[in-house]
Amino acid sequence: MSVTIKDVAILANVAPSTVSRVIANNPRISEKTKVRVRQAMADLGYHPNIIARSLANKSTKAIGLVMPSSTDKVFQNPFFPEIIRGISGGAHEKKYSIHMSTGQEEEEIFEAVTHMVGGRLVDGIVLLYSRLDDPVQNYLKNNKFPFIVVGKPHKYEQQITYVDNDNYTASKDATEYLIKNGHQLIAFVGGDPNLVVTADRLLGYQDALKESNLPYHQEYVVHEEFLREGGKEAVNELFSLANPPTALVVTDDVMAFGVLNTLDQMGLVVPDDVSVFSFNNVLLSEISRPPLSSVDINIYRLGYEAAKNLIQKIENPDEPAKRIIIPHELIVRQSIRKK
Amino acid sequence: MSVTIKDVAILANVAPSTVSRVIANNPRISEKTKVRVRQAMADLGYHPNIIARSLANKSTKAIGLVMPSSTDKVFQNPFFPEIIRGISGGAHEKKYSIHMSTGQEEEEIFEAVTHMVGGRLVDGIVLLYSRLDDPVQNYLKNNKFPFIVVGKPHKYEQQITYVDNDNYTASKDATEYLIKNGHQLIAFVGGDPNLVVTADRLLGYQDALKESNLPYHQEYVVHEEFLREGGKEAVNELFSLANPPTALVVTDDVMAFGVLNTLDQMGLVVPDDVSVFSFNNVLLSEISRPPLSSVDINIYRLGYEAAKNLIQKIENPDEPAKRIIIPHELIVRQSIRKK
DNA sequence: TTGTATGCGTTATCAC
DNA sequence: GTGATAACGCATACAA
Repeated sequence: MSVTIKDVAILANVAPSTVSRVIANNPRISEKTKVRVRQAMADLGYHPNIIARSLANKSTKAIGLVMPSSTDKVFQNPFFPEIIRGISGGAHEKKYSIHMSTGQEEEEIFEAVTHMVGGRLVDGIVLLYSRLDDPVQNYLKNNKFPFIVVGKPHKYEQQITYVDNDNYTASKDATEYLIKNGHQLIAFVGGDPNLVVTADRLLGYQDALKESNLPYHQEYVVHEEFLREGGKEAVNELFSLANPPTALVVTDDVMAFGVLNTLDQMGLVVPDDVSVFSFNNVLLSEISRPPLSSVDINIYRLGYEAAKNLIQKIENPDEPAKRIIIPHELIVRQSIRKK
Repeated sequence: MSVTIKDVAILANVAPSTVSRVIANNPRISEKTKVRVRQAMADLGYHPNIIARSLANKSTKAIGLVMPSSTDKVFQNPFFPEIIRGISGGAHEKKYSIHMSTGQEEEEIFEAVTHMVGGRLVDGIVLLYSRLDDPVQNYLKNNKFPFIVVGKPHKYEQQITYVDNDNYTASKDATEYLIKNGHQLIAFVGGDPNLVVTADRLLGYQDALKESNLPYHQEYVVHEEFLREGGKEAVNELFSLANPPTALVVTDDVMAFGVLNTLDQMGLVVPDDVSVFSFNNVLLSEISRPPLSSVDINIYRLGYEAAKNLIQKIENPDEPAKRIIIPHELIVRQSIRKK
């Protein structure tokens, strides 16, 4: 059924090894035979068997994608499709293919990773999340298997290659923008406080206030889940304060979208009554009512660089750990009342 | 470095073939040696090399995912993450892994497919789109390679296995719901008219009108792109008619969201002035303002069944082509003014 | 019940 | 320049 290198060899009247060399475009093969062999390949509709090649090469030219557990929830966030798109782009350029991990529960994911790594299905791994004491991360580190994490690692920051934004500065920039536009009562609506992103962005917010000599109030900081209902409770809390904020820094567009809805229900008008600055700049922020000001963290490039640098590490194993910071940009839309 | 079946064999004092049989849990091996071999595997931290196994087996236990071209745009639609989630779930249950195609342009995609198929990287393929005269589909058909398409194939419907909704009935149901609630002037906002989904839904809409003896007006049917700006022009067209519609059937939530925004800008209130029924029931429809009535097409299950049935076909090659119809459900929310 | 030998389709190391 | 030949790690038909 399927045509192999041997069939080609017979038809072209050469040895299998010669065919292999032609495929690799080995310079030691004469043009004549190259032409002849290529013709034979075309005639037979030959395609190299990647599996066999991988076995001989001990390299699969594939990278593994590991999603956070509870992908069900997380996939609702447009962040993931977009970063996968970036990874796909980076991988494609280097002619690597992509293997996705399946599995929802934490244990299943770990299993999927050992399957990919131990089974030598992939040459490296992209971790799409960064958790405290992550067994997957430990496993990869212990096995010295090439991997890169998207986001800042909690531990061993110096020893792990990762791509991230400067979330501290990004948040500081956004907060300062609000301050410059006359806001003094600025609240912070963060996601899971155990996430490094949240912590980084909170710090940026705090420092922005500090540097502008604005007071920092504990009650102005609330944490909610990333998704849909997320904003609701946060907003309720904040606007039942004696001195409700006039502006909000929200760490995720989807959450900000929820905030927008809740404010609307409360009869508060954005941006007249309250201004909102959020993060990620996904499609949603553009088409929301009103369009959201959002920090563009360049998700695509985050993924693209992740793939690129992982592959670099795969092909150059003793390269030291790197840190890649993707620039951000403030995208100002109608959700902010300007001075 | 990496421990193989031979190392285990030596440690356990058996032949490599015995180890192989233990892995496969071959009943002809005595419990004693099984235990001993398993112990050796554990001691050495053995993990089977999937690549080698695939080569010997001529089966990779992996399925390939092929996205439509211009994934950049398409990935903005929450439909894709969700269906991938379903596929992932179905594959996981059968212990299959997932290989993603990279590449954006049509030609790159075709190349990626021949790479996966010819390179024997996967045992079967899920096509996440259905196009007219698709070279990929022809290639797979000609090579008799197992594949399944999500959506209805344009040609050879009888010979190709696919999962789809009953889009005709779904659209008819939605339209009838509007009619039952007193709407007589109902417009249809469709996506790309070359897509079979669009055609099916248009037909359902038309027949619903017909069966209720409502007139069908050509001007009430507009087609727009699936994304963001999508709704705008459509709505402008419709509401500059002499007799503007009081209800809209929109074939995609994201587009409906755009419609909502445009209506808002025009000062039209949903549902008081105009009612909207859309499709897909993605998160967006739930959190929009007002929440959208949407036909839940059960995207997850679409993906789940795609994976399940593809794998069934892989493991049972001469099974005839099947058609799997996923049930839909009308989810009524505030976007409809009821009688 | 277990071991031996061979093949899966390549690549790579020798030779010539 | 090109051709044998031995890996790569596993599965399996055939022996024993």
